[in-house]
Amino acid sequence: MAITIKDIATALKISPSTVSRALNDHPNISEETKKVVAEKAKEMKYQTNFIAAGLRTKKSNSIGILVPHITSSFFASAIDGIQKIVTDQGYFTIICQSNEIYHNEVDQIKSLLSCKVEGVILSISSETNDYEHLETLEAYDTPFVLFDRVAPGFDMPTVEANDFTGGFQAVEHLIKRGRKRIAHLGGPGLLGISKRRYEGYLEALKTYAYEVNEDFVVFTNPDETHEDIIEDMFKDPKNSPDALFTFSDELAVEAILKLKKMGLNVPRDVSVVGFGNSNLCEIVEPHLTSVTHEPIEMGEAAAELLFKVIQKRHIPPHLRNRKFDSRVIIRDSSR
Amino acid sequence: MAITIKDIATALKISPSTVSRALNDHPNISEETKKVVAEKAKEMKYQTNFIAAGLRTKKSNSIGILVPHITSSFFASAIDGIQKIVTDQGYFTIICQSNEIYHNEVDQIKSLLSCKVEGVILSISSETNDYEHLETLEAYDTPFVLFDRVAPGFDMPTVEANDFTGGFQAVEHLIKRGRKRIAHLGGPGLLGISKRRYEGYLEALKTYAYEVNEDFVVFTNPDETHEDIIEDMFKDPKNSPDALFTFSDELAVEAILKLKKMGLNVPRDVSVVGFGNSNLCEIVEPHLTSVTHEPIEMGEAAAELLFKVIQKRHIPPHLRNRKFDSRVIIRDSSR
DNA sequence: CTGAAAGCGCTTACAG
DNA sequence: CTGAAAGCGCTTACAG
Repeated sequence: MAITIKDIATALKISPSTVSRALNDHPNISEETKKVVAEKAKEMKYQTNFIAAGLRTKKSNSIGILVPHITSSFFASAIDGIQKIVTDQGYFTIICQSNEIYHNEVDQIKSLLSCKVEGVILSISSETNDYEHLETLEAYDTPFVLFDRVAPGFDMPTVEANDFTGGFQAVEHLIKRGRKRIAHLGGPGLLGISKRRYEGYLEALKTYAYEVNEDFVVFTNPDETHEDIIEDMFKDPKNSPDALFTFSDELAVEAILKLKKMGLNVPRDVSVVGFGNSNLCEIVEPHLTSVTHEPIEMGEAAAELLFKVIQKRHIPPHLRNRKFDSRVIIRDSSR
Repeated sequence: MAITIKDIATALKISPSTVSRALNDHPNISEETKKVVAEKAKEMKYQTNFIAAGLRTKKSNSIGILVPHITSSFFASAIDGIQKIVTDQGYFTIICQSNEIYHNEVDQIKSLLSCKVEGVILSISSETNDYEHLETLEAYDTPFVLFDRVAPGFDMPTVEANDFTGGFQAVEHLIKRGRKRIAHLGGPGLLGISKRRYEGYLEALKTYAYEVNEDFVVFTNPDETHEDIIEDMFKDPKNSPDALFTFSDELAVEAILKLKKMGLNVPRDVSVVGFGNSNLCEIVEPHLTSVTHEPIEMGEAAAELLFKVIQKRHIPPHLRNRKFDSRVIIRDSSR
């Protein structure tokens, strides 16, 4: 059996209350008692039972993280950033994945609620189109922050990238390099981030008075390969694009590999710009130009924001909905 | 305030005991009562408080995972595999990272213990050389499974790769391709997996009566770049290796990029074989030959094994220390 | 089939 | 400065 406060109390012939207070460094306890208790606790290898303490104080010291998948390098790094802040605050994290499936997302929110987490950082799945689980969180007074993939049209704390300007900058870069026929391989159509990156693309074309060619835009689904789409888009040498802006680095890499297989030269025939500036950029050849997307900083910001909400601190409006600006990191794929 | 069993009880004018039993589908409760309670619970949006239930039943329904870092693709996928099994069992996971730092590892074990997890899946850091934290786990009767990076010389449940044969096969493959001067870029020297992959390398050389050249073996540290080491190893065209077996795909990719920068052709001048068979293999060019290392299957196996230990089921010896065999996936980097 | 009571391991208002 | 008592939200042996 594990050692409890009561065991220490009997061993020391004092009351459990005193042991508890001594362990928690309560001001009313004599230094002498604190010392004795601390020593005995160490000797008996006492470990606080957080579960019991949490039940009593109604503070679980835990926060939940719900992401589409932990294996994505963006989310893995984001979790890293979140954990840095959370651990500093003496909290621990319960990490769940939706695997891009809406009903998993709903279920996981329920179990996080049952675990009585004090807050949740949530990135919605690419299937999510209904947001009543967010209302459930609100109904249970559980603070949460939407992360990267936010829900549209709700007034909730958010941390996201400035996807619109990211898309704009990517395409502007291609335009300035003299590209004329710029295509876009988009993300899952339901996701706001896909829409905004696409809108950035459109806005750049508009700004530079480029024509929009509908055949040059395709939205994709996660967990699929897209060889056919790319083949289709580039099969006709006369009318095919001379540049491609993709929703993610993963898509850009797929595109580069496929284009090379088709005998096209990147960047001579086709310039490619990805999104994420992940470790893949310097592995694929040519090295991939990409829009920055800072997972660690964004994760830290989300955790900091969440703690502010939990502690009911005042949050100035510009910190309640944070947007991280991007820039284009130019590499060989668009030189 | 959250709804409790007591709230349902008063609303229904029955006792909390009955509500609890009805919710848990206790055999002694009438179907009628169960139905009424279930409806009321739903109507009131009742969510079981796992914390309280766990305190009472001494079952937290949680297991801890402690890995060096979640951002490594191997560990991220392993966690994916673990979670699949754990979620099926109605458990949740608390995931911690040591960041390859020993004292973090010790601290995290302590907080997992304080969270009263029912078991732990642990992969030790590359600094870990002292195993008393494992004895702490044992002292607290907390079952655990060592995963991939196991502690040497302890009789504990483990799930690991057959690193020795993996190293052997990689080098045998290079020998059979006619390579004569095979180098090894090893992992962190303290890790058993580094040693065993190296021993597999040595054994293959021995089996084929190759001479061992000490200059051709270097052990590396994580979180560093290794350009200098590679430069050093390959700077002298006459005496440098014509093949390289690396501890990981990440190292292999670094090596390939550096070798190309040095004007060497892979695989003509130098064949390269990695370890991990990760997604990088088909991104780098030439595509990387690599030894398989199945994170998802290994993660699932570790979780299944852990539950057997938790449930005190009989575990046949061959399942208590599982080794996953590897094979070499041949790609262009060694053709 | 249902209820009253005890208790999981803590914390804390109250009393001294 | 310390202790006895109550209670967080559950579950379950005991009684009926």
